[in-house]
Amino acid sequence: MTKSQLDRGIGRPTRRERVREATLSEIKGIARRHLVENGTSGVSLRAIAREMGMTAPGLYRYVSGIDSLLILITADMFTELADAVAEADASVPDEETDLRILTSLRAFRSWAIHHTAEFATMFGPRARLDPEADPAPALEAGRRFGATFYTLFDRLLSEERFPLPDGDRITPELARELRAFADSCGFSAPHIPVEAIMVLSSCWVRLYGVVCMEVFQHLDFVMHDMEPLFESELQNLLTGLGVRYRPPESSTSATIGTPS
Amino acid sequence: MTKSQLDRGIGRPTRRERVREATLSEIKGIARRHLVENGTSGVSLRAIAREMGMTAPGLYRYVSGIDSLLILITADMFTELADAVAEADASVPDEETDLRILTSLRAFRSWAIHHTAEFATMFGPRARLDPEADPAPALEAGRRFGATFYTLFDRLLSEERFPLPDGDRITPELARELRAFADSCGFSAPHIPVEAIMVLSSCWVRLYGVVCMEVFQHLDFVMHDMEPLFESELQNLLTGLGVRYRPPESSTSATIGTPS
DNA sequence: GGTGTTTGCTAACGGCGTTCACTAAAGCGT
DNA sequence: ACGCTTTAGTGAACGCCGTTAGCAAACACC
Repeated sequence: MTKSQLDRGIGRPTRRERVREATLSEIKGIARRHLVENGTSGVSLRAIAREMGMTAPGLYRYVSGIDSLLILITADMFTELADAVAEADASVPDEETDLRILTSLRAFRSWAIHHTAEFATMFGPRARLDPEADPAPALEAGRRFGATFYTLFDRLLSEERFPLPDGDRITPELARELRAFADSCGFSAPHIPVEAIMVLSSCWVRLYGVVCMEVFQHLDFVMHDMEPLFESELQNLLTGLGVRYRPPESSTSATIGTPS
Repeated sequence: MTKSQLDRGIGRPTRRERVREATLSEIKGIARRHLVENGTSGVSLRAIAREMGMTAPGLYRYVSGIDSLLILITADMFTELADAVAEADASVPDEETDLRILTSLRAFRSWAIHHTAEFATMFGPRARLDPEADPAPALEAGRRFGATFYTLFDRLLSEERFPLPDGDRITPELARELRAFADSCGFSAPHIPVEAIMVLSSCWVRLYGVVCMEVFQHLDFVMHDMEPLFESELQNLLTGLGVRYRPPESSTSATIGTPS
């Protein structure tokens, strides 16, 4: 029996696969650091190779180009964000749905403002991607991230917290698309009306908007601390969903000595 | 009397200044086209120079580098967007405030989805800008763009269409920032309470969010036609402001033959 | 016509992604 | 232990990029 057969029998990756995997994650790690330090355009194969003590063409054994590398680390970042949100969610007792949602949404913002470079490549404009490069990995990871919120919303829905709007503006075609999306989330989708998915989308859009605005710093000339605006949006949003809002325990913008 | 003195006396720019201005706008025009066709990273001084029949270093007589060129065309795009919105606004009778607002916001979305590359550089993440480059021109143009909506909101406010929220979450520091912003808009700011600016910011964030989501195509796997979601957001948003919503006259997503 | 300014060029440096031909090593079967 | 195959990595090269420095022609002005 050969060694590779032996390894495969146990299901353990061969030595070759292990060291290869290690090199790949070293590449991704350095790329990630360069992304954080210098932005998307600061990620270059040559610089990564230089730092690893190799030459740029060698990296093509691991990555099919700079674009696919960016897609790879984008996928990693999505799962990382999903983990961060899931962890925050798990820190709250299971039955406290309202607080779980509140905590999860705040965790999303917190991760975003502490990882602005990552957030920008994940949720910013889809630029610098050849139509050649296949964004499938990032899309898949993004879908799993979306599922995080989807689960919470699903519970909210089953508890009938809020009235569903009438789907006047939902055309048959749109309804079909919404259905397809719900199915792709891998849930027991049939019981979910399309109007609910519309509501979920609307909420997601609002959360996305306020966080993007903060991360991309497009309201800097109006306000520097965006937390009040975020909390205000959160309050409106959750109230519309029938979720009880509670102000954050300790806010950085809390002013000591001026109790209102 | 010299020629330049003669020209300056009339207030007309000298020939030199004219041809220089023409060259600069040719540069910006080609850069703009490359931006639309290939995205931000597709704008290069060398390519522009090649197309103009010059060499790249020659462009440095007109532009201090690629970053400042991008800032210049960003400023142009902001004024262009502001003009588009203002034009739509002007197409509605002056006294019909509600319809003017509705039309202006729809014009904003329309411009965005028809100029996705421009929108991405204007409202996307602030990347690819050295701390060296001075973004003042773009910021100034952006401010003038913001003033467009600010005027409409100002009228809405003076008509007392909606109740102001209580500013529990507005810290003194934030209030000062909001004041500074209102002043910078060049309006008769003193009569505007900070709570109102908070409301305006919230509305802007929601509009920004839904349009960004559409332009950046981050909901593509959920729905392809975002107009229903946009209109739904618009309806919620305007209702909260006490503005009467009216569905668009002819929607691309309108389904003929299935009247509801 | 002489003078200073403006304009654009060439040459050059360093950095980038990517391809290709090639070597050295590691793994594998016998 | 020995060939054979697969893999990892190198060096050279091509063409792109931004940017700087030095230089020559065109121009405006007196």
